[in-house]
Amino acid sequence: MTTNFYQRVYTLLKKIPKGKVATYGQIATLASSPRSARVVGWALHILSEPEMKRIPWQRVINRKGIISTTCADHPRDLQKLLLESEGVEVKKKEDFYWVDLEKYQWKF
DNA sequence: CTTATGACTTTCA
DNA sequence: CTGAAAGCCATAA
Repeated sequence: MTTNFYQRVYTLLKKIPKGKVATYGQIATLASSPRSARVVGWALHILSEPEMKRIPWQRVINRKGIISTTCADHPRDLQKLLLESEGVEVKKKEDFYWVDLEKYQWKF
């Protein structure tokens, strides 16, 4: 399948330990494509609702630890709540949410 | 097959 | 140091 990349991404997402977060580049690297961070983001973008319920998409954030979701269907507020419910501290800024990567980034 | 797009990242001015 | 621009990869049309 050519969509093997997406599947690989999803599989990796499910491997992220609870209470940890990962960056797009990190997932892309694990998926054997260190420069495919954007594709990783897209993989999450096309997730159907049932998929989103079983995949920890909320644990994926950008390199700065900021929730960079621009999609109205994927509220930053929801992501914040999901992360907090897992024990991840999400800090609030005026225009965005962010996580302390040094403390919560998934080390592998 | 060529062009366009995106929940990103890195580099250059 | 801060801001802007290009790069990169997979998928859709």
